Amino acid sequence: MNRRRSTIKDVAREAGVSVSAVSRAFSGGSLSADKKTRILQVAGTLDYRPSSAAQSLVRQQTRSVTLVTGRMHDPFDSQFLEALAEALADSGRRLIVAPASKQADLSGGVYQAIDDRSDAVIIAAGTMPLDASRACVRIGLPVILAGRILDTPGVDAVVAANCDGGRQAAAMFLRGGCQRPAWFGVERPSFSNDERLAGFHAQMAAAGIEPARFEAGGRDDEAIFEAASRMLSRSDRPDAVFCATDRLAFGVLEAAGALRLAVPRDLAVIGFNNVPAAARRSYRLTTLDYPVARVVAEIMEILEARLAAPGLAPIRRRIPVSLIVRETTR
Amino acid sequence: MNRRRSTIKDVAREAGVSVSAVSRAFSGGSLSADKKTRILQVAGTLDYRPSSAAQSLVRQQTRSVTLVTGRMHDPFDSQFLEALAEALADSGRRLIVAPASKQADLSGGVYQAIDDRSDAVIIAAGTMPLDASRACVRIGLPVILAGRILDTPGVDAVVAANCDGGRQAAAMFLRGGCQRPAWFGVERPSFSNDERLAGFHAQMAAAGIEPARFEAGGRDDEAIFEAASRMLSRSDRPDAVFCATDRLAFGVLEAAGALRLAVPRDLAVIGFNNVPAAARRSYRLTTLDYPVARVVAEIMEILEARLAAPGLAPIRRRIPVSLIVRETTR
DNA sequence: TTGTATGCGTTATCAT
DNA sequence: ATGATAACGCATACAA
Repeated sequence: MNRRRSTIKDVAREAGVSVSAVSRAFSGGSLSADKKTRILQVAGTLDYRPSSAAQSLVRQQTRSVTLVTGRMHDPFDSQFLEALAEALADSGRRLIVAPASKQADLSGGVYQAIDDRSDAVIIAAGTMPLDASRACVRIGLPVILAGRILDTPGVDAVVAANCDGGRQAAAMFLRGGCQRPAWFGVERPSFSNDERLAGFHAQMAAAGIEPARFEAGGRDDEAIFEAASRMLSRSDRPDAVFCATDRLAFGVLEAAGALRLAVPRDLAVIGFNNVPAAARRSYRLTTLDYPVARVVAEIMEILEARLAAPGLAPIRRRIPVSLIVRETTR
Repeated sequence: MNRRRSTIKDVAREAGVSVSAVSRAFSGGSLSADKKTRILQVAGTLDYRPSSAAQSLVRQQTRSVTLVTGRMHDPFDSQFLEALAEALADSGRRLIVAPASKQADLSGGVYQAIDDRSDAVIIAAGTMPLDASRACVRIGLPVILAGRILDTPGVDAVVAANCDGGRQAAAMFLRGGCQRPAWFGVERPSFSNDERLAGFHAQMAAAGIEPARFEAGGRDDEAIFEAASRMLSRSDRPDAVFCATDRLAFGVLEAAGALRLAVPRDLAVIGFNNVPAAARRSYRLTTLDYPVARVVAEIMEILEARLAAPGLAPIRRRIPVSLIVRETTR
């Protein structure tokens, strides 16, 4: 139980070599084989490992990436987090996660990324405060917006093809011969929410139909269920509803069940994201697949590209979504 | 778009003061008010913020904690991750997450924590390799096992009261007058799996009943469903099954639905963890609540305690679980 | 191949 | 209150 961790000097002294030799033994400079093995051996007994903080300081790069995100408990976000963590690990980088519960925390996370001299900061929550984003571009810290947002100038972003998804949903409903399509969105409109609605609306309009619009009263499951129940209890209740997210769709499905509506006969439902639960037998939800792996892959590409050429113009990537037809549509 | 980030020296020069003054302006030493505001002002225009790597180096502590975990997409784990991230942020620490997909990656994450000089490493996945854990205790890096594991010597741990949970489940079944209780566990027995079974078995044995035992064939939902279906298709099918996790319970519920078994009349089901989905109308699962907030709170306590007194004997904390009765039990 | 010396950005100690 | 300077742990340019 040594209080002090051993340093490169300790190893050098113990092994009877210079510190540079030890450094080379770990970082791979030219070094005779026997000396290298001896150093490594000594290092092992001393439990020595190079300090990444010291390395970062001298190398002028940390090989770390900061993810600022709220709602990690959301199935989609947690899948994203996991995939990102693994991709980063594969590229020899570590992931720092900064939670963003409140709006203020978002810029808090960004400033933490700045303090940590992260290679990049990935934002997967809320709306980026302008001053924080400007600070990033000034100091040359790459900012990558992920998944649901695209409202900040000068930064990279990868988002779903939301409009197209909306159009696909509308087309599916139309093929199924629906009469009274509806949109079921989130309470406080967000970027992706609006895009999905826009696509849905446009495609319906092209068919001469004006879909009704509803929204969840709150963000918890109970509020969603209540709102869905009200929607389905109307005399002119919809016979097909496109939901902004799978989570909303689950609420609609459950409300339909409570009201003894037959799905998909009386009511067709389409979600968005294709979270794992959508495939479960309890739901078997037809939904737009937003491939997490693809999102992460694009992010990694952007990361490398920007690190290689910092001066690049903002990169914007749309991820195609595809309709997964299960059992909630005709 | 400066290539080089400004340092404390830049600010000092620009503000016409010494570097110590700038340091004090940020870290709070004695400094005249007007000088402080001027420094802060200059720092603002230069986008200067202290480098945490440099601070870590001189302060000999990073104020960071590493979490090594696999399966963050698991509802319970992602809730845990989120709560932990927030608690850590509240205590002014940052969270580094090291993914552990394979067994080897677990020690990889631990060594990363060592390299990063993290204040502590929290393990929420798999089984800790002995050499890695020994390395940690030798260098005095606090290791905290979280949630499901408790098989490594010399480290702290917080785990659920698994046995007690098993007993509570058995008692509930007994009160409901079940005749053929069964256990439905995971394929590869784990620490918590075994404890839950043990408690369940013991309580049943006390009532003179020997519960049947089944297990999921694989880890994906489909395999779970298949195994559950087989279990429920037997001539001597159970009329009450206690599942090692909520996820298994969902599979059982869905298999029961497919087989037209009435829950809870024909079949009672109890899960473990009380993940958010358990409360949904599609399941309304009776389950053992394992309070994430409590787990995180205990971890934070352990963290502070060990940082304050490194020599402490290993701390082991059991988190009580409580039965949440919903609609899958009689 | 090997070692010496310098610097990375910051805090803390010691003067003043 | 303020400033000069020595660490912190490491990599690397340079010398040998």
